[in-house]
Amino acid sequence: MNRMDLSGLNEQQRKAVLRTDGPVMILAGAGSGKTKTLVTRISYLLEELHVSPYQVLALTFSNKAAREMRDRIGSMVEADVGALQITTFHAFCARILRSEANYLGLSRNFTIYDTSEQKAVVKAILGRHGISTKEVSPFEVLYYMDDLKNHGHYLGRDISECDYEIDQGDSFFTFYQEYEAELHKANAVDFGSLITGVIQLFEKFPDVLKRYQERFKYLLVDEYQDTNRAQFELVKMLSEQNRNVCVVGDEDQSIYSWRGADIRNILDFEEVFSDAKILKLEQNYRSSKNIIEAATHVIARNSQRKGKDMWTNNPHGEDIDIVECFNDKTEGEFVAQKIRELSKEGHPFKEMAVFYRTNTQSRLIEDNLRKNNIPYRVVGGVKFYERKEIKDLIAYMRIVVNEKDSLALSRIINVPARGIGATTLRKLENEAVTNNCSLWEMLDTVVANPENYKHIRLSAKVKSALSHLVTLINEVRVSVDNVAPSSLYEKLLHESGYWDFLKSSKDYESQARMENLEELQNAIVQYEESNKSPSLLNFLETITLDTSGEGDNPENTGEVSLMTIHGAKGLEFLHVFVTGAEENIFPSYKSLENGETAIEEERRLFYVAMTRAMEKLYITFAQGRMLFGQLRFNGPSRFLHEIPNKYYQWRKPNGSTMSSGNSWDSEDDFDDYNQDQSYDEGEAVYQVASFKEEKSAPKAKFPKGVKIIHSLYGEGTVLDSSGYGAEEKVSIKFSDGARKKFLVKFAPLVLA
DNA sequence: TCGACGATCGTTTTT
DNA sequence: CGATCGTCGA
Repeated sequence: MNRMDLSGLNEQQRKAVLRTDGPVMILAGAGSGKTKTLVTRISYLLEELHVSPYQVLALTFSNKAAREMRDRIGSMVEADVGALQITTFHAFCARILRSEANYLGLSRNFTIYDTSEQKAVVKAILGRHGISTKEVSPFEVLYYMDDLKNHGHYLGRDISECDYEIDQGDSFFTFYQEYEAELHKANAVDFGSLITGVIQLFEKFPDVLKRYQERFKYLLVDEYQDTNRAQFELVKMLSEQNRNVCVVGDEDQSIYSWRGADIRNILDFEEVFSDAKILKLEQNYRSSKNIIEAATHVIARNSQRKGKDMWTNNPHGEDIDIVECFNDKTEGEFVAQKIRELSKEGHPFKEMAVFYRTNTQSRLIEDNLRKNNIPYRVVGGVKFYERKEIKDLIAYMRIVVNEKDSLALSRIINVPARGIGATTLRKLENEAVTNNCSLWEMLDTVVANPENYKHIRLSAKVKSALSHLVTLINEVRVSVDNVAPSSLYEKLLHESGYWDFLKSSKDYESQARMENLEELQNAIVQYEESNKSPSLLNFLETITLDTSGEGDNPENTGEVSLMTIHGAKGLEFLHVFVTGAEENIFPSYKSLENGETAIEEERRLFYVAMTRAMEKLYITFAQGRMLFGQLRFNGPSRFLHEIPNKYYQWRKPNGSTMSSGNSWDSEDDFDDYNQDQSYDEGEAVYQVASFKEEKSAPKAKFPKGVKIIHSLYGEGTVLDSSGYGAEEKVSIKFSDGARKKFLVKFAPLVLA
């Protein structure tokens, strides 16, 4: 038996593999071979230390990461990879909760509620309190509860135990309590409670915890910078006995703090795990020297970091292109045109990616790619499982599996329309409350003994419709263990009348819905084929916890990838376009309101974007951009100024290189920023100083009385106007009362 | 019960 | 600009 070959690793990576005992934190910079190191470490445990796969637990955040890790280990070792626990935090917790459900008074067929279902529950609770969604947004309540759970709180937990300040007199706390009661009644759990539920379980039942502590001798956590406090606590609990915990992360790539990721987990690791060893992977294997150095300069501005010195042996490479476009359309045109050029030079499309800060930005890019016949795919656009018809059918399946899931039942009780409207539903719900039973039980008994429920006064038509539905659900339910999920699905789809309902309406939308429902059928079949013991319950769990497995994106068949920067984490491309590098976009206007911490996160996001590129990085921005239906002049992103001059060329779309600096350096320059720029094309509405108009129509662009928008001062009205063309001058009164005079030629003005 | 129409309001989203 | 949502009216 030859010893494992570690010669492919650098010294730091090797240390990270060999330091198997005791707590380790590996700070792995972008492109530093993090996954390779983790994978080798696990293989080493199995092959050299003969650790049983059963004793290794690796926690990730995405199913994608888990799959990749499993596959790579599988190709390295002979041990049974199937026994390795490589899963997401949530799937891991769901598994524990199902097998230990009785401890917490759950039954193991509990449903997992996603955000939209959470919202529905909150809405109902607010309604019960007579609070309109205008007074209190359900999302506020959701956010509040999420925050509590992210910090490890569960109802009944000793508050002092919890890393959070809680005001139990707060009305939101009351909503929280009612929400939890509601979920418990529905035998349901939300994403946050999957984690806190396990914490609760471990805290209340030390022997259960002990069982898991003894089982998992080696614990690994990937993307550690994204863990929240609750997950941190879980890691602490699980590793308390063996203390063989290895976390891998990069504080510079922490971009999910808005979802509860807590950078303290990294910054305080050594305090909590006193004998922790810290290893840094600082050599980058991905990007050119130029890109790495530029990115390093940008991220160095952050204060919230441990600090790494990234370096690379890769060649210097080309300068970054910072491309100044006239407007958002021109930006799209530039990207498409450049991609064509690259393609002509022989670069495959799949080596290229376009990033943007917000999903809405993809639209224009897509338009331009389509016009140029460039194949592309949008990663993570509209979610398949969030479509109405899919949610409807999932609700059917849910009520089959978990009869207490009243939310699911109320969703489909009148879908397709059976004449059971809000009033009837209300009656049934009230009756269920007085009888202290679930909505389903109520339905079931009403249908079985209608004579006992004359007081609800249901019409014959309604009764028959209800009876039909109850029969269907019951029929499916009895066969749930003996019949393939796909057949159950088919029965529900057709006998509920859903399919015929869609079929009868001939419009385009229904057509698309039917196709989606067929796709869902395919997904179930696929699930059955790839699973040893498929069940409807397990399928439902899979799709709520793993939304990526949509089956609809066959791997890179030679398309350009389009995605948000969040979606780009962990990926790499030869050629990267970072678009919309403007103030208010990137950094987002929201982050600008939220102070330095928020800006630092945006900067990390920018850093992530830059470090995806291997060979060539284009960063584009538009002088003017349509935003919320208005043309805005945002100015280039502050992050562009944080890249030292020597790493980039500042260009215009036609390819000419501008002076190394630029005219946007300070806000004071805004009034004349486009002094020496001319554009051969562009719609009149975008023309700030229109020389064409000067020749053809010698009249004022902003005559007295018109409403305008100034990129800096906002909306205003023209009080006075003189001259035209290059000579046009205006005096403007802004909505805040301020009056200012401008030379139109130099002012960022547009008609409102 | 359902549709049509206006008011509103706009990040990011591994689970 | 556009999607989403709530309120009306038939």
